[in-house]
Amino acid sequence: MPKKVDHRSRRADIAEAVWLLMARGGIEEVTMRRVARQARMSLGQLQHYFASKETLLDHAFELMTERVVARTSTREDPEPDEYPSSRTVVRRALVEMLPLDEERTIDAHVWVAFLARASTAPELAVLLRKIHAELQGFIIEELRRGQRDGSTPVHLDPSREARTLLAVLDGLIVHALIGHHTPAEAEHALDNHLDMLFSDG
Amino acid sequence: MPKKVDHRSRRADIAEAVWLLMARGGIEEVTMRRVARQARMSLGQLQHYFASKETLLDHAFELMTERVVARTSTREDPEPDEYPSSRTVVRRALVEMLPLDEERTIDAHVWVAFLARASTAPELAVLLRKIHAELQGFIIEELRRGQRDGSTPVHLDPSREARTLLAVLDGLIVHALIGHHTPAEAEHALDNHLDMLFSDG
Amino acid sequence: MPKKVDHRSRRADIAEAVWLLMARGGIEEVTMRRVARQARMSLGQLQHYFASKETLLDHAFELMTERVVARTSTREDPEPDEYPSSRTVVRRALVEMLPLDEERTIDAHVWVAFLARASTAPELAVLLRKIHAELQGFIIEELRRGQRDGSTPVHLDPSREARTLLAVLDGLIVHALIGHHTPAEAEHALDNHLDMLFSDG
Amino acid sequence: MPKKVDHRSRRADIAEAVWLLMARGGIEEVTMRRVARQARMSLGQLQHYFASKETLLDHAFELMTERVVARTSTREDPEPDEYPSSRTVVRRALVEMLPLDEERTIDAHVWVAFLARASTAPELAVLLRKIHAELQGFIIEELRRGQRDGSTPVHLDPSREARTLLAVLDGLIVHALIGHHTPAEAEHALDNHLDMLFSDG
DNA sequence: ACTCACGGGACGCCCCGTTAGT
DNA sequence: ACTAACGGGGCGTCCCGTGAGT
Repeated sequence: MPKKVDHRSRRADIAEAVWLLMARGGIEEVTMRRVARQARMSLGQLQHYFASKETLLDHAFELMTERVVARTSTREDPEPDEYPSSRTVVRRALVEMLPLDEERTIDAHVWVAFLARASTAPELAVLLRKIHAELQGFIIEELRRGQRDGSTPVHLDPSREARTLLAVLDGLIVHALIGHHTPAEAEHALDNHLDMLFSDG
Repeated sequence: MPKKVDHRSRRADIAEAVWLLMARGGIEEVTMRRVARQARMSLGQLQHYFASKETLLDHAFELMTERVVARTSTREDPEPDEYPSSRTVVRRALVEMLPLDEERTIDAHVWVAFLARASTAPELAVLLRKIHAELQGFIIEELRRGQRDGSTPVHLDPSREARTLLAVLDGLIVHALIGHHTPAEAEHALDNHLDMLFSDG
Repeated sequence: MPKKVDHRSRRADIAEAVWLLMARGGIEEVTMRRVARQARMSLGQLQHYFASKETLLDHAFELMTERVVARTSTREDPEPDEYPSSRTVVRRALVEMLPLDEERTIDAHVWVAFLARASTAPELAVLLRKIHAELQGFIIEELRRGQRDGSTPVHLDPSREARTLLAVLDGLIVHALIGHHTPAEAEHALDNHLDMLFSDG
Repeated sequence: MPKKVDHRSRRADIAEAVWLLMARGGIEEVTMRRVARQARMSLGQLQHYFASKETLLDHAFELMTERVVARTSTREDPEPDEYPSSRTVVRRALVEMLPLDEERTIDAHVWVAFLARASTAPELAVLLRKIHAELQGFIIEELRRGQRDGSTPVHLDPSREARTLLAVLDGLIVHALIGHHTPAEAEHALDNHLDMLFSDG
């Protein structure tokens, strides 16, 4: 009779250990042994849950994105409109990726590490493109809604603007982590850019 | 004096080998042995020129930035105005960082690798901040010139816009490498964004 | 639990391999790879038992001293008195360090290697001082006993004589290994010196 | 026309650099590059004077022994008798090997390093045996003189006593370096031992 | 479900000695 | 007399993944 363990939560613990290591020193600091130590388990145990480093990293990334999405809907909103504007909806999603607090800083580090990795790892690039496509689709939708209700200038091309917006976002994330500006400044810059896309606020 | 060797050009060759490896598989694929093999020399010889991996990477990065800058001034301009507009000057510099051809693609890979690394390596972050500050200063200057000659809206804050512009640039670079869009689309997005900063073009 | 392996005996085997190498060529001939080969195991396996060369050397030294001590009590005595004289007790201990047979020659080599190393390695010196203090204490005790029962001249200072005796011992060991005299001559010289400390014998 | 350099003094400088390194970290810290740096010359220059590490070490050792001998005759004597006693003569020679000041401490380190090395290096052992034989011969001579003039007990075997005396000396040197006793205590122990060999003082 | 034992490969660094060249 | 360039080997360390075993 096997010991009763919650497989899922165990794997989540491990993912968290990976995040911390990545935030501290990037992907290259992530080794099976270090993850095991960080998660306070034996190497053997870790390998029971993740047969290879690859699957481990994949899972860590997946859980991180889920965590970001979860935050988008759970964070309490200062102005919880019943029918939030396009801008509000978009903003609410994007700020969850800026390193505005400890948790989000960790996520940002993980995100950046994977972005960089994807730039030379085709399989990972595929995954990221899927995520990107979803995000872009969501933004396009909102821009269209904005154009319909008059808050977004009609001469803008929703598709292109969505693309640029996401570029701004990722740029701001990296620059914040490097220290080119503070997270708060990144947030202001994002708002400033949103001003160009949505006239109301 | 012993065998005549051009130290500088040798180190440049090595740096190029590093670039190729980084473009192929990111920083983690860069090992002393691989660099030596790529540069067709012995490990001992490589270490004669670079005592440590750290100095090797530093040099590779430094030379890459120099190469980008050099391109900015040497690439023939389709419309070689004697007095190029602010927008032209800014654009000329920024497009040299987009992966629009093979050489620039390699540089972009190197750039992204170092960006990611800097997000967890404070010493490198310091260096990147310096570069960022210079670039930002240059853009601010041009925006001010644009405001003076009327091509740039006066209500824009040059400093903030410069910051955002650089974020857009880095975002576009990464996204192009990952394949979220083609380099050409990145270029269009950049032009599109420049449209907001300079009315002429 | 996994494959059943006697960790202790494994480590002892490894220590023995270290001894042999040290006897053959001193500490500088001891490398992880050579130890592994000598002990007929892979480098990986060796490092499973000793994570670093430092801990390996420490263990090899520790086991050697234990082995010397063990011999002191187990070697059969030609005249197994029920109440051995002070001289007998002291002699019995010290001759175990002279290179009088193959096993003791190996130990002597290990001992000398560590002595030399300790002369420039403070941490090791600390350890050796502890061992030295114990040995010296033991000899002082026996000299006092000798003085009580009349076999040791009362005008001698036990502490000082113990110190000198240990110096003689180490000197004889090194000189025997170098070949300044034979091990047998070293033994005679030791006896000769003991004559000055104990009148019976 | 070659630059005028004093070959001998150059080599002496190099030997001194070797001594310092050996005193700091034993033989294993001595590498061609480190010696070159310590002697403030290029590796190539060093190799011009000593083609191999082996010859370098040999020379360093040789010069060290010469230096010890030189000190024996040059150090001013508190009681410069015209006809010094045997004991005085012997003592004068031996104390030059004890680490009683900075210079002698360095020599002692070098000496101990070579002793240990000789215990596993036959060629070096040959050299040390020669030195040992000379020293022993000198002491035997003085012991015989002592016996003739009545200061040394006639029942002593000069040869054996000389051997033991040198063992005491080397033992005291090593123990002093390790810190089992202070150099001063080593000196006292030596005097104490000389008391047994020479009745006057 | 979990562990230890183990192999094998790589990595960054260091070092020594030779040689071509001034 | 002196130097830079270079080859090649070795070192200690680390790491990943497999599999026998409980």
